[in-house]
Amino acid sequence: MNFQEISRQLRKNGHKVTPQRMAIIQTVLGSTELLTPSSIFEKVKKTDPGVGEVTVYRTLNILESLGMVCVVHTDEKTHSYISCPTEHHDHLICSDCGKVVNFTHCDLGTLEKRLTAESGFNINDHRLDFYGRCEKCDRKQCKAKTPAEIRTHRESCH
Amino acid sequence: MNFQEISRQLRKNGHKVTPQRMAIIQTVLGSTELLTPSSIFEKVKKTDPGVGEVTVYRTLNILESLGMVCVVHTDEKTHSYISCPTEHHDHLICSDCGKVVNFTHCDLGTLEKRLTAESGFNINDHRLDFYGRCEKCDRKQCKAKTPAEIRTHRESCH
DNA sequence: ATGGTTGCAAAGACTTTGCAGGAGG
DNA sequence: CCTCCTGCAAAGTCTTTGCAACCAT
Repeated sequence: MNFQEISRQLRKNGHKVTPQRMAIIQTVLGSTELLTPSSIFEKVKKTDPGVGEVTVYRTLNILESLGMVCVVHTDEKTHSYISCPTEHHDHLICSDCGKVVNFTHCDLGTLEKRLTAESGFNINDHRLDFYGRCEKCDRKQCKAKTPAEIRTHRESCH
Repeated sequence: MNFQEISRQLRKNGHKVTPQRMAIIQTVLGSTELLTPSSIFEKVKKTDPGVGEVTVYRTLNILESLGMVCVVHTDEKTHSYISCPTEHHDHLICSDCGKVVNFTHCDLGTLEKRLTAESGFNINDHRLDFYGRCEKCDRKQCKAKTPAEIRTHRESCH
């Protein structure tokens, strides 16, 4: 999604186009890794030092309401965000570096039917996240285990 | 899991068996619904008014470390917990009343192989949550939509 | 012009920690 | 008895909100 499209999306929904907002949005949408509000703040600060952390939070809430990012659940305490395609998709998450690969065609129809029959639930959505190591990290055989270690490792990766 | 087994589990891992702990644990393990720390606190307070909220948090952390509960991710800000069987399983979550049904045999082997081949990831875990309405709530056609409404509805259900 | 935005500071929500008294093994 | 546990209060995190100045439209 380019500058033009983003601006249009924002205006269409009654949001103004400001430099801070665009800096944040382009950082988020241009990343293929899991991002936390504070990591986004750090990245944006490098190129646009005038942007405040509060604005990051506010912009993320807008992006979420527009469906332009997903919240990805991790074991950490902060929200993690990843830019997302508009159609349904699920995630493949690298537990070492935080890289996220989206995939479609999860093909859960059969399972969903079975569960509907067994449980009586009226299922309307799901969330499927695979965890593992991406090719690069798998080669490195990184041993980081705790959230703090993963965070440290993640910082040293990028 | 009964009183005996729980006590044994605790002692085996160097934790003492106290009335507060047991009250909390039996509340959590005896529930088939999503529970938040504060909802657990409210439940426990009815039968054991002497139990403090801090102890609920501390006990939940122990239960999590022993693998006796899972953290379930919802759109709310608080952690939600559900007692969990020891083997691998996934969840079916009612977005109205918070009821959780565990299921096994998710049968994602084929999908996992495909993704491994396509992405190069070394996958070692996944989390699959289905969302929908359970039979009972589906009949009620509850219209609650926001987290606050769902919370209110959930309280009125039980 | 004017209504949404921004950054700051402060408040809010949830969770963890320090401590002194108390209970389990 | 010694160690772990509890409840209280306080501190810590992360996130949201109030406000006056500011900027996009």
